Amino acid sequence: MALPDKFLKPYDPSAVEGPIYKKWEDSGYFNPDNLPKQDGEPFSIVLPPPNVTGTLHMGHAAMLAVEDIIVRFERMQGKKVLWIPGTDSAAIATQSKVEKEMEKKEGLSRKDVGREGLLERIDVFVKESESIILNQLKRMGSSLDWSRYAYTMDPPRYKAVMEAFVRMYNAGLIYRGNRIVNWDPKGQTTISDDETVYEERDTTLYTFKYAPDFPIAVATTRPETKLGDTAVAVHPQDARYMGYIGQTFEVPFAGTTLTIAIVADESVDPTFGTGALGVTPAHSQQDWDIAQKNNLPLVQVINEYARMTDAAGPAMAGKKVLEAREAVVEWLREQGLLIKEEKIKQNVSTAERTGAVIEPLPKLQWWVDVNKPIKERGGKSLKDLMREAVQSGATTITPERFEKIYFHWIENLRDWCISRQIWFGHRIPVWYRGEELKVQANSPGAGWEQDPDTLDTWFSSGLWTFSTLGWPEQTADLKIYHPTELLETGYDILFFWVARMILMSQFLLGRVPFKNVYLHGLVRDHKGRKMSKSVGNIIDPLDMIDRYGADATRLSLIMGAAPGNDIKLDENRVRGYKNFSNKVWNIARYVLSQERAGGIKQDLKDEFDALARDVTADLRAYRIYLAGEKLYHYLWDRFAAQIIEESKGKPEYGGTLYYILEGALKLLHPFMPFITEEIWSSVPGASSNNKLGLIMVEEWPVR
RNA sequence: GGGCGCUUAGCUCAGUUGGUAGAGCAACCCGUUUACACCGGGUAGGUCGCAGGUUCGAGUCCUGCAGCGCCCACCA
Repeated sequence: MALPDKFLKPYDPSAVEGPIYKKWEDSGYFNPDNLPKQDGEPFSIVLPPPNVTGTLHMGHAAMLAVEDIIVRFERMQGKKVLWIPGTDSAAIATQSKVEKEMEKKEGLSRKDVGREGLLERIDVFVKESESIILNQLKRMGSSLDWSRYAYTMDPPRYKAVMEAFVRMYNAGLIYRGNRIVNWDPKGQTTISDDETVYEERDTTLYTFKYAPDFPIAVATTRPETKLGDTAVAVHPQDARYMGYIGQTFEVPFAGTTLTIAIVADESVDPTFGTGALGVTPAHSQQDWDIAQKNNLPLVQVINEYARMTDAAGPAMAGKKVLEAREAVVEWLREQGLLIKEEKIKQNVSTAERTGAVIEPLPKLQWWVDVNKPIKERGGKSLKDLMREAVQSGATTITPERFEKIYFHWIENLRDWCISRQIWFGHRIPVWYRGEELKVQANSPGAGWEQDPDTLDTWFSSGLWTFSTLGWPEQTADLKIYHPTELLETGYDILFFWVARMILMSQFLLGRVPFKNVYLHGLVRDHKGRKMSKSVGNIIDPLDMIDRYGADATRLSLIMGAAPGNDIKLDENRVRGYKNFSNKVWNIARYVLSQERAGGIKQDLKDEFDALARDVTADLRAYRIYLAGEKLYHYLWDRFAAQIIEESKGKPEYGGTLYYILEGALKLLHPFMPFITEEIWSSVPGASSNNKLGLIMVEEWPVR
């Protein structure tokens, strides 16, 4: 047997991966419409669209490895497999990145260039970033159907977003309301509850009285907000304070005058602190609720720039929040009103993107009502629809423990603030003319002004499983491929994305967006730290691919990685799987140097077939890490170390060796697509079901 | 404050429905007789966090405890 020259050298991934990906792409088989077998059942999955803010990291690589393994496995099972690629505009993240660069390089702010100017710059940035990302997706070997590529801001997706907003508005699920929002003073926009993150900080709790003759002391960590107090709330059964309920006091306070009503509210804990709560309706969610119930006036003393307003009085107006805090404390001290200062730890709400401390402010914004009964859905609310999707088993989550987390999140869910004061994103399809308001995608005509705000980026992401298939058009793709079979993503975006997709699909289509959710863990460094630029512990997937090959990189990210568990990655691990690649290469080298002679030994065939069934069952159940390990050990410890050794000098083993090699290459192909394709092209006499002889669409060894 | 997870060989972790403890990396010894030194052969290393319970039998199920981590939450 003449062994091809390439087998005389160790396996060199960098030489073969590019041409092989090209061969796959040219074959057209990434597109299910071109598959050799057209009567298979459909299998669809969307790629969680990477943000167009930068480049792919190891987390993306892990996601791509898992998804490509499943996709290739299903394709070889003869299914009509569709894996849709895409990218996400990531509104806030992208705009702030471009703004930062503009500021740094040109010294310009968004006000200098205006809305149109900024959007043009973002467009240029997005184009560049997009081409880098698409190239990276290909380098990983991802068998994505590029003919169906989608971007959250492209015209079909834009149209879907407008349609979704209008339908939800018409169903009464979207409303405009003045409420306390999470205001990000750095990003200059509102954000949703999920975009905030608590940080524990040391702070001081001040206990004080508003005035010497004021009967009740209260405590606060934010004395500057007390300039906006309009009431003191006490528990209705609290004997100490019952007598004051209903009274109103007018007191001078740090250069202004406060009017404080004493009100009763069940939510006040009489055992905490002084048992009384200074109510600041404009700057606290809880206080806002109390104010609503008791008809208290609202005094906004902090503005969007985290400075004091005129309502805070002439002494304080214009001061930064922290300056005002010191000034108020100083005043209290001077007046002898400060009773106690204690150091405490407090959870401060911060903006996930910018890190700024959230300033709760009352603002007129657009909201999604999650509790309102929906006529078209049998009186169920969005919350009900989200809960039902998983409770009924229509959608399952792997690992299962996340189902509990999901339900718990729904219980705590409040209305979703969807309007953002940034320019990049899907513009809210609402038009104003004087007091009139119209909700529609396009301008109703002259004299109408569109709402200046854009939508939360997760609003559009929520439509992803069906907007990518052509919705709201009733396309063939939508009929065939929705609901999608699987949604594979990191557990960190379960609420942001997975839950929002369920919400949107349940309401707009009346069905779940996917049957299974597979949540992978986060990729961390070898010490378990998050990879980040500032720590300098980032491992670049392209770097690993250059050095060890895409196949080795993929294996390092899925082996021993149970769903939902974080992966600790170090370079040694990738190197180890490079060695395995070479092992596979040499197995092939040896077998291909033998003649395909003699029959197939029954016991060895049975043993291999059992492995194949085992691996198949694991893949069906998404136990990818187990399937991979079994193949690894069979090939190295059993096939190479024992069967091949035993066969040496015995030509009658030839048929058996070929039988195992061919089967093993197929089983291994989803995990290591490049090397298996490369070897397959050199296996003489391998049967083929496609004119190009690609293993990628070969038939899986067992049913 | 509520919930969830983890704790198995020096390190990173498997262990799918309970049936005599596993892998990779690292360490040590030996080996270059033709698939592979990106290799082969071998050695050493664990009371499976602690304490109870169920069982003929528990790393695997139940209870309690400890340490670590994560998520959620309007305690001023």
